[in-house]
Amino acid sequence: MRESKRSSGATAPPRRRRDGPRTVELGLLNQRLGYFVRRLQVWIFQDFISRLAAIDISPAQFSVLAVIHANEGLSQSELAATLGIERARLVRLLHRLEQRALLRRLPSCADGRRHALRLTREGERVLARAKALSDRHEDELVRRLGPERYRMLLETLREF
Amino acid sequence: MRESKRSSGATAPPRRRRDGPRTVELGLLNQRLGYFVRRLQVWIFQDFISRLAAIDISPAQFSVLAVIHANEGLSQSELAATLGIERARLVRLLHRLEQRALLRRLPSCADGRRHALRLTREGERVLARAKALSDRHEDELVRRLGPERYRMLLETLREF
DNA sequence: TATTGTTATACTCTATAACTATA
DNA sequence: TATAGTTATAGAGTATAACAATA
Repeated sequence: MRESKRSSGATAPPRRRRDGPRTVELGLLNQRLGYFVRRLQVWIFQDFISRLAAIDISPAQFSVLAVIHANEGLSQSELAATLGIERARLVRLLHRLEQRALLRRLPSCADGRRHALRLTREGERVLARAKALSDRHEDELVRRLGPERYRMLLETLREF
Repeated sequence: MRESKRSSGATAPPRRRRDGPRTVELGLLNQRLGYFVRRLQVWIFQDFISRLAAIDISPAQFSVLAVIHANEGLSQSELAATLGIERARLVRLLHRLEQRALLRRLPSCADGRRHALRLTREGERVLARAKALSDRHEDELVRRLGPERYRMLLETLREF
């Protein structure tokens, strides 16, 4: 790693040493993929949230609607496991979407413990609108990254 | 987008329709880079946290130590701006690290309002240990992604 | 016994606003 | 007046544990 020289701590910082450097160095972080993944993720969330603010749909809510749409009748446990959300957290998340009449928790015919999740008509409409808005978010990512790098990123991360 | 057919909602799901599908589809999320960026970020944090649990250093604390190490004497505002952390949150973060004697908030000679941040000897030692442990985390990422894709990801995200 | 949905708790993170002391 | 550090607050996310109903 080419960071080894600086990480010894003895070599001189890049700018003026007096008090507070104006150009702040990332140091070790330059060799940490996680740092840059987090920065990208923060940017993506901010852009996504602002674009979907008009319909008041968060990234988590979007993912919930999308997965229910693609798997009508699935249970809360299955949904939670798919999205990596705690069952306990999902309860409140679904409760709010149900209050907004975007989905319903129907009794499962086969298993009395389960709920079968379904989007309402309004839920489908909101999801369609959310898709349109988030398509523009995706377009912005393509524009910033370039189409080839965007594709490459999407495929690489999808496999991970 | 090859998701357009399914997103119409009319075509049949991939598995049994009866009650709860075992194979849960991601639907729209397959075309959302942010979804996969978040999943990678969650995996990275979990791996990082478990590897550095022995020295009780979180990702945020690691980034703070690394940037102070690389920019001795910088102020809290500069640090906050660099890492995208709120000044208000940084206060508590630094307080704990100072309690653990990993860093000190020295009075800035030039500006009475500022603190000049410095790692202590112990702080440098802990950072060195954190670097060693997180190097293994990074190795694991290289192993999972393959060296070429790791390099490509790091360079792409660094530029973003 | 084990699982599903639920409630409750605690801790972290994020986003604000407001205060103080310095400039 | 503006900025640096601080305090306080509220909302969301994460991680648990425990409980009732059901399997």
